[in-house]
Amino acid sequence: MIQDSSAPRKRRGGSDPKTETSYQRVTNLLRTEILAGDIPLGGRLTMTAIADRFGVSVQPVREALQQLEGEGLVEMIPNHGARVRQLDRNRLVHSSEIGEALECYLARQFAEEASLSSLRQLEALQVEHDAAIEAMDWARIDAANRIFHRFINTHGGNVEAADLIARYYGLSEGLMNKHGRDKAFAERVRAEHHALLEAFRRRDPEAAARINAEHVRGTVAAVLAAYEATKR
Amino acid sequence: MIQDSSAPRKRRGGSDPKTETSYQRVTNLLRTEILAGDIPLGGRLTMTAIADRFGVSVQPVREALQQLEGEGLVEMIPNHGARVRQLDRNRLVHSSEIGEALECYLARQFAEEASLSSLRQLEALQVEHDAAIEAMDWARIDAANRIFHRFINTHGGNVEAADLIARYYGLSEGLMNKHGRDKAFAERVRAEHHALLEAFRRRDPEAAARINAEHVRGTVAAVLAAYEATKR
DNA sequence: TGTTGACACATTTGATACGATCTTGCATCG
DNA sequence: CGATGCAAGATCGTATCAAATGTGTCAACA
Repeated sequence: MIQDSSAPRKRRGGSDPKTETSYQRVTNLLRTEILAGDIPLGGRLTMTAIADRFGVSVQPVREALQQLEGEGLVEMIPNHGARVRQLDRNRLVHSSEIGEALECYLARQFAEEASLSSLRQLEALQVEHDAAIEAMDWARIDAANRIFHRFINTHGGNVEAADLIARYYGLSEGLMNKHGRDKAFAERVRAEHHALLEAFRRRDPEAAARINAEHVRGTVAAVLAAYEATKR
Repeated sequence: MIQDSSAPRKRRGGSDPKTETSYQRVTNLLRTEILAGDIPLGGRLTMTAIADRFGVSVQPVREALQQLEGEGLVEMIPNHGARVRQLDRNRLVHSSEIGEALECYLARQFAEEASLSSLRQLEALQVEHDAAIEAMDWARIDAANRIFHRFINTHGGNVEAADLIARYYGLSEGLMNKHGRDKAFAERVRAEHHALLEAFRRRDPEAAARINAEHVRGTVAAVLAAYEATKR
């Protein structure tokens, strides 16, 4: 079996969106719907229905579901169909552990390597977060929170790790959106963000990692409470 | 093109009640081939060739490739084809960072929570590793090394994290297998394993995490050397 | 004579339709 | 009340066609 190891020919001059293939479109649409919580956890995903809804054939839908299974978002049972992957208590804890390990590592890295201008940018992002909390606009709060953490996580250039974190938190975020949160929770998040910023200013990696760990654990505790609440 | 009718068309029915679907079989076979390094990094994966090789149609192959893309092992370019995902220098570093963050977390957890019998089991596994190094049998060494680390990683029950680590290290392992390793490397790994065991015995989470971090960094340095060697 | 451009062919991927198989829900019968 | 069989619906796999990309050849031109 001969493998083609020729040099990668110049592909795609510049940003060439051209036409998106059907399975790509279906994949992206389904992923956003799942992460937004539009489709409930454990909800069935019948191929014919999805194909009908998006106006494509069944095969692109199958390929999209396969890819999403590879990403860990859906679960496919042979000859039975696809479901949005369940988030039982164990998986929730395990996902948060993965997120904690990765985020602490990246926060430590940020504390060690971030330039002063990066720190200033992060502080600016937190200003928006504070304002959103002041207005108690949960959509704004969540968006600002995501941007804040993603800025830290992608600073070292490791987008793979940042994507992993986003993927493992995405499902539980949808769960939080369903169940309400209160002002006390928002205030605690705010305080932790400021403590994190203070650790960055002092260039204290250990403190940054510790604060981030507490931040994750507090958040997952809230998610668990929301989860238990939906159980009944 | 007429299909060969002598091929086993009907594998349904009869002897095997729990039949694996075609796309599952193709997915598993391709995954093991890629992780074993049988297909070189960046090697093209033409659907028709794979379909012909496994005696199935093109669609199951497409679904298998989609799933492997979701897992991060394969890269698909629209209208252009699928390739085994490249491991450039950046991605290698990023993968090792992910592995380091996760493994350190799990090692710390092991040091905190492992029972005495678990520690005894781990010591027994290291005896096999030592013996393999004594014999300088690289297949045995690698197998023992994998088992040793997997025992630590899965001890807390977080198989998702352990699978992530295995996935991100799998590709670079194939790279190491191609390029040779020397006895000094094996001896250093052995020493680090024993240091890790000692930290576990002392129930010292910080030391365990630190030793594991050094272990990962040393290994990735060796992989990087191998990588640079294959570049020419 | 060497380079460049365009056209046509071959190969590969993308998508659809159709048949076969499996699961499931429901009714019927023992 | 439990087991069996039938029918409806969904999934799995193949064949086939359409679209896009890469390659090779040939001719025109400096």
